[in-house]
This record gives sequence, structure tokens and C-alpha cells, in this order.
Amino acid sequence: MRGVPKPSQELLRSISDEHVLRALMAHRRLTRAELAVVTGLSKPTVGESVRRLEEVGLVADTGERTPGGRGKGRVGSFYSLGDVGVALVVTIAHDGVTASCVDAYGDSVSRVHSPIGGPAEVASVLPIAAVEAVAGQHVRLAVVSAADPVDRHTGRLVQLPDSPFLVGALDPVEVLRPFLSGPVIVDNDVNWAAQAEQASTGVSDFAYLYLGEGLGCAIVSDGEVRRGHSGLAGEISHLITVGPSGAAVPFIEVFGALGLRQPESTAIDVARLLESPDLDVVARAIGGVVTALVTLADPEVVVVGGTWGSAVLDAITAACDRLPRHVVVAAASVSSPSFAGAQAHALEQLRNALIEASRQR
Amino acid sequence: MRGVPKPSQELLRSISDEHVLRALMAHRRLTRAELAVVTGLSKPTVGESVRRLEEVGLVADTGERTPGGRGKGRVGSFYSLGDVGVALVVTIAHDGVTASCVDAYGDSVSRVHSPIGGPAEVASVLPIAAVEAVAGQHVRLAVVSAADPVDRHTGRLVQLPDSPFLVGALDPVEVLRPFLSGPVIVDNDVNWAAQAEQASTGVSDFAYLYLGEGLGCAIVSDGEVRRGHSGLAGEISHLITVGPSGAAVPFIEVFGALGLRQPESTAIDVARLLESPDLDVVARAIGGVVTALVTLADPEVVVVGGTWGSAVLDAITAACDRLPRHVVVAAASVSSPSFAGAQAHALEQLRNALIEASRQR
DNA sequence: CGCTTGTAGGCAAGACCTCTAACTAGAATG
DNA sequence: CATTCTAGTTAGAGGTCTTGCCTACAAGCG
Repeated sequence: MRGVPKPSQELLRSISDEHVLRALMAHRRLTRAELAVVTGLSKPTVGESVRRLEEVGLVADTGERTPGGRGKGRVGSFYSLGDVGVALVVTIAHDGVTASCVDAYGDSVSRVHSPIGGPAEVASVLPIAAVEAVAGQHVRLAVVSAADPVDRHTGRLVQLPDSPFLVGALDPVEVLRPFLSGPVIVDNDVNWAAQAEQASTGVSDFAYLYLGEGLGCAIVSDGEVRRGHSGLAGEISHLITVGPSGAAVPFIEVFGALGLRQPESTAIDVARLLESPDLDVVARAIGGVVTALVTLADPEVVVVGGTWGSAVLDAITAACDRLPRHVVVAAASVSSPSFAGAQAHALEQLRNALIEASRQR
Repeated sequence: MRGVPKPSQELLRSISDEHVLRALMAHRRLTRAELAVVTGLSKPTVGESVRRLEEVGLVADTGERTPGGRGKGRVGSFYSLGDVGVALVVTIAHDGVTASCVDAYGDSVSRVHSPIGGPAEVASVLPIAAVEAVAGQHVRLAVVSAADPVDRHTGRLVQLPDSPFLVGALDPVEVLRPFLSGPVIVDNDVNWAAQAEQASTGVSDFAYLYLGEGLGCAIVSDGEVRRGHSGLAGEISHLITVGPSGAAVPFIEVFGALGLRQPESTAIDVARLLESPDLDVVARAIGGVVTALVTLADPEVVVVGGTWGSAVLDAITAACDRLPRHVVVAAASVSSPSFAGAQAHALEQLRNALIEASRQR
């Protein structure tokens, strides 16, 4: 039984405030009369709510006045959110760090990209990029996308046996905590990409198969990314599939057996892979992975993304057509999906934090 | 953004009523004074709510009075839920149909079991068992557990290629609709079993591996059973795993290759399996299935149930200890898990339906 | 210039809901 | 029979929402 709130006048008031705040988030600036129409509340109720929210600084009179094309009538005052803080969005990939701030309207108010030469530089570059993106603004929370598995409970990046470790050991929570007043939310880039795809397509049950230097997968069930107990759901390197000779081997070893891994590393050599004569073998192995996805997660569609995912889409589709349970395979449709997904989540959390703040005082 | 209700006095009232109803569901009978303590509401508020609910028949004066050991003081009246209807719980397995009614307190008020000889008899036995269990009561909804895959949208039982079809083609929604005034909720028995296990252990991320005449699996993520797009998540017969000779083969074919399937059927011959010298091969194949579970769903624990699941638990544990990603394997702890899970869901839905009814009038 | 029209915002009254505090009802106790 | 204790009711205050009406104010028109 989920906790039902106690009935009280205060509850009603906070619901009114939430309606007003969400309307301003969606429409940027509105007069009280417009707020009444948009929220469905009465004018006096809106008036009271605006007065309260203005008092605690969540809403501010913009100074703008209505007449200016709207014709006749008394001038109205436009209200918008006050100086209310932003959310920090960070993506960490093996080739660089991006930091960006998003405000409660969903606008990027800054964006900094810092290329890096290798994993070792992340720890030093990250705070610098963050400072620059933040630029003195009040940051309420941060959302981080990293190209490695993330421990769900600690937010730390973890290395799994025999898996490429692109970003390297890092504790983003610790690094970013000084810059903000709220939580740091860390997750794998593939999970964020899937979340962006979910928002874009509206499909509630699908799998996102990421094929790049690393191999990953995200599973969306009932409209949400499912991370599993430790946050390692979708780390498919060790999934058993069909190897070159038909033997049962871990997925990642298919690439080893075909000589498609980078020297001195566990990462995949994408350039060589794309010219390889063994693409059909790779596709058959991917077919085994898709079989696992279909049997265990039953997605409506398997979305394929990553640096070489779309290049081999036809081969994958052909391999999947031979499977006993049919499934639709499609290419990913969102660009910069990890960033988009992380930013969307940051926006949602920022908005929730503001609603929460309106309840406190 | 989930729909936030509009603020109104009526909303407060309905929340008060919900508190009173839930308190009575949990405690069976309470005086108004006790209701005030349990709900945290004031005495007058409780008094009003009881009056309203009594008027629409959801609450009734039991006639019982307090004094009887409680000492001095004015006698109080005990209130309880009125004649409020029940939920029908049905399990359909290859060897019989069980029908049972549960009331809003969670008590089974009737239970009927009808053995059957084969799948063909289900259609005729089901309505008879339902009539007997219902016995004229007002049934608000039904929850059905079936030992075959269930289409999530239609509630119909479906046959997957090369999978045993224990119960056979059936549309429980159509069969049961005449007996009740609300929805019929159908799902696979393994999913219900996992739900019972979830309620019993409180673990939010785990997998339930069912090993019986049929093979099945349920995945619980973030505290809920995840069914996938069509409801076929966990139908693992075709999952690729390690076969007898080390080749990559579908899980179900391991049993075929070892001669452990029943003649003229796709079901597993459990008696022969338990005496088989190839249990290590079976365990290794199950290890491949567990690997898929771990990589895709990242469960905290893999719970093993079914008619032969616990018998081979040690072999499974040994096979899983050799996997690169470690996972805890445990035996299922709930008895009659499918029934328990279905009944728990029926109870929850029945209670919600009553709260809903209190809002209508 | 003054009147009409139309919009923004505020005020007043009324309907409800919940709460506290005080009061009534009624049974056991000594 | 007075006391004590508990159940339930009544009265009044505080708070929120809504409807309906009023004031403020700018544009347009004769």
C-alpha cells in the first residue's frame, strides 16, 4: 500500500501550487488570468498561489506587461519562475567530457566540451568542465552519463571481468558534490540513450542494443529503464551465444576469436570489424543475444545503436528473421542519445525538486 | 508527468474515506474512536466519513458493542466493511482447476478444486468450478493463473513454437466474464509465483526460475513483475545455452538431446530427468540460462522453483559458481506460490476497487 | 473628447472540510 | 449514588475553493 497523504487544507494548497508551477514550466510566462485558464483553477485561487510562490522566490514578476499586440483591455503582469537554479548534465566518454546546465524550462543555458586523451585524464578534466558550465549558478542536482557500468547504489564506475573499461575508475558523486546542493545521479550511457529513445518513440517495452567499442544493452519495461539490483542489467559481454564454429561462447569472445579486438585492450576494433569477412558470424552471434532479449524481456522492438550498430543493421535483421520468435529490429532514431536522455532526466528531476521546494516552506 | 488531481474539498473527503476504509480492511472491526487513532484523523472527521460510507453500504454497524472486558466507559459500536463483494481467484494447471473467493480482509471464503484429465476438459470444468466457488456472491473481479504463456493484451493463452502447451487454448476472460461485474486479469503461473515470492521476501530485483514439465521464468525489477510487450517475458525455452557437446542450442533442445522429454509431447519427463546420469549437463545448460538472467536483468538472487527445481538446486549452485559473474541461487520459499500470488493480487485489486467505489457516489 | 468594449485582477459571499475543545451519553466501580 | 472513564456529538474557528460581481485600464470609434 503506497502512502496516502493525510487529508488537510495544506495538501490542497500544495496541489494548487504544483499546478501553477508546472504551468509556468511548460509555458515560460503567463499572466494570472492565463494561469487560471491553463491550470483550470479559479482566479482567486491562482492569485493566492502566485502570491505565496512569489514570497518564497519560486515565481517572479517579469516586469513585462501584456499590451503589445493583444489589443484592448487592462494590462496584465507576466509571471515566470524566479531565479530557481539549474541542473548539471555531464557525459563522460572515452574521448571527452561534456558538461551542460539545463534550466527548469528545458533550455540548455551552457555547454562545455573537453576532449581527453585517455581515461586517466577524466578525474582532472571533469571538475574544470563542471566549473565552467556552472559559472556560478545555483545547481540543484547533477545527472551523469558514463560509458562504463555504474553501481546503482554508490554511483561509482565499476569494471566487469574481461569487459572494456573505457572511462576507468571514477566516483562522479564525490567529484561533483562540491558544485551543487542536491543529489548526483549517475548511470550508464546506454541506459540514458534508451531513455531518450523511449521519450522520442513512446514505446514502453523495448531493448536498446549498443554496439561500439564496448557492448551494452538497456531494457525498457513498462515505460522505464530497468537497471537490476546493482545497476548492471544489460552488461551483455558474457551472455552465452553462438560462436564462430557453432559452439556456445560468451558474446565478447566471438570478437576475440575473430581477431576483432584492439591490441592490449578488451575493446572492439571497429574499423577492422566493418571490413571483416566474418560479419555473418558476428550477426549470428548478435542473433543469439537478441534471442535472449526476446525470451527474457519480450520487447516490442530491438533498437540498435552505437558506432557500428546501424552499419550492420541489415545483417542483424537477416539473422533475426531466422529466429523462432520474430521481433522487429530498428535503428536508433535520437542523435546524441546519451546526452538527450540524461538531460531529459535532469529536467524532470529539477522540476520535481522545485515542486518539493514549494511544499517545504 | 503523471496526472496530478485538481485540488478540491471533494478530494480531501475522498482521502478521508480511503483512510477509514483501509483501516477497516486491515483491522476488520473498529469503533469510531479506534478508527480515529488508527487513521490519525480527528473523531468528528471519522464520524462524518463513517456516516457517508454507511450510507452507500461500504461500511456497516456490526451490532457488536465494546464492553466485554474493556472496563468502564460508554459502549462503542464496532463497524466493519458492509456486504461489499469478493474477488475470484482461479488457477488453471494441466492437472486441475482451482477456484476460490477472497474477501476484502484477505480471507478465502470458498475453495473448489476440480481435477481434470487433460487440456480439453478445462473449458467445461472452469465455469462449473467458478459457479460453485462464487455461490451467489457479488464478484467484483477475477484473477486467473494459467500454466501457459498469456497474451498480455487479450488475456488469452498462447502456444509458442516447440513449447509444451499444458493448459491449451483458452480465453479465460470470455469464460469468466458472466460471473462478475469487473475485469478479468490473466497471467502466467510463474509470474504469480514470483509475485508471491516478492511479497514474502521483499527483494525488489530477482528472477524466478521455474523448472517443471514446462520451463519458465519470471523477472521482478524494481519490485514488480515485468511482463514485456506481449506478456511473454520469461518464456525461456528458446534461449540459447550450452548443449551436451558444448554447442550453442536452445534450452529446450538440451532435454530433447538427452531424451528427457515425454513421448508425443514437448513436456519434460520429470521422473526420468531426476534419475538421469546427465544432470551435470542439465545444470550446465541452466548455468547458461542463469548467465543470461544475470547479464540482462541483474537479479540480486535467482530463485529456483518448480517440480524438479529444488531437487537439482545443488547442481545448479555448483554450475553457477563457475560463472564469471557471481549470483546467489536459492530455493523458492512460498508454497502454492501461483495461487498465493494470484490471490494477493486479487486482494489488492479488490481493495482498490472498493476505494474507487467510495469515490464514485 | 467622451463613450463603448474587452481584458486583468481583486473582493465578497458561500459552500465545504478538518481540527480543537467542550459537552453529552452511558456503563462499570466502589 | 457519586465517581470515573470511554464513545460519540456539537460548536466554533481556521482554511481553501468556487462563483459572481466589481474596479482598473487601454484601445477604438463617433
